[in-house]
Amino acid sequence: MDESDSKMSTTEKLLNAAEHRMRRGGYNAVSFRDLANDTNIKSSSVHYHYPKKEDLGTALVDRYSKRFFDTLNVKTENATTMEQKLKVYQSIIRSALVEDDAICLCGLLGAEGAGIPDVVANGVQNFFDENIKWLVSILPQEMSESQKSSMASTLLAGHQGAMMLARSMQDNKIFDTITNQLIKEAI
Amino acid sequence: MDESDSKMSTTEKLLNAAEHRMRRGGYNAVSFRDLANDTNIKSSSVHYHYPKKEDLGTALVDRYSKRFFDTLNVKTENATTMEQKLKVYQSIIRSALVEDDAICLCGLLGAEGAGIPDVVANGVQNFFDENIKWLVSILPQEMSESQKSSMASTLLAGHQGAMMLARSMQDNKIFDTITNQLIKEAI
DNA sequence: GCTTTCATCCATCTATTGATACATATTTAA
DNA sequence: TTAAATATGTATCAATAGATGGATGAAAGC
Repeated sequence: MDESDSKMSTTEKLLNAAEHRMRRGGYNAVSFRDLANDTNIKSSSVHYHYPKKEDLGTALVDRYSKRFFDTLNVKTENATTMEQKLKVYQSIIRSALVEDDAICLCGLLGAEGAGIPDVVANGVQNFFDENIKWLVSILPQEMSESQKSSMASTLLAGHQGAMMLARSMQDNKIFDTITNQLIKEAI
Repeated sequence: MDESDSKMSTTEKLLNAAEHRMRRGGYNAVSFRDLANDTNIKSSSVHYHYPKKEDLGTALVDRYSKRFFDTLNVKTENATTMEQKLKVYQSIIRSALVEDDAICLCGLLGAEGAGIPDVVANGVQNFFDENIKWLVSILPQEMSESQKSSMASTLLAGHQGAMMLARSMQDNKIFDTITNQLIKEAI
């Protein structure tokens, strides 16, 4: 998490710096020059690693997505009940908000929708697809497919909206309030 | 709604063009030159009406906010039950998504949070504050204040998240699915 | 040792950004 | 009618955007 760590590869440093900026201001809030300054190289060298900005964007979304689901899988390994799994889901997103002090990369890029390259938007869509699939997979078998599907979408939308609201209103407590409410209703 | 209408004032045309762009790509997706082209005037003339970009941004948020609550008040005039009022709330946001083919201006600006001027962010925060106040006001008196507060926040976050998801996944049906689910749970 | 690959830098390009000074119409009001 | 307010245009800035060509060094493989 420390961009000045000399043991970190340049691409790692670049992705960290880019994620930090993009999760705060969005796609257009990231410039090659800023990243160059952040990592103490020249902007042309940034282009060496990521020729076009959309290359950086897709790499960023891919890494974010992978990290999210890896963490999710690890932390739900010993969870048995749906409630336990939902609490893990909530806590991972919560730390993305509180510890990273930023919202979800895909939530922001998803909102910017028409303003970002198609390849990046596809990665975002894929992230949400997988979210819904995972949520559906943990919901009780007794529920119908359509019930599970709508419950999963609601949980996803609620968590994403809760992050956005917490940032807009500068009040992280509202994230807990909303997501607790959602989970309570889902159980 | 027609920016080429000659009866429209220049500021009206400017705000329409700016809203159209900003609700799709975000704050940084709007430039003075684009607006100048959209409205067939010069970019310096745009600066006459809105000296700084944040002036345009605040005017945009103010107008959006006012329009939203005006519509909400008019359309809930004859609504008696909470369910009826919630359905109106849902339908107004739905047409913002479907008819305007864009997400909520404040939802997008809220997500961009740290990347936009403070005055604009304040307007966004105010919009959400008023949303919660309105939602709290229509919830049943039997509920405790804290119950109402968390229910209102959940409804707001859910509707905002639902718009974002519908756009990201290019599927407006998911908006209906989510918001119907939310309203069902609230009743 | 020589060559190839990887990584970085230097210099630069074109396009666009928000913004300004100043001139010129057009409309309104005294 | 004239003066003031309103609105638009001309011309231009400095700053920043994404992107590229080619030189330079460092490391790896043969």
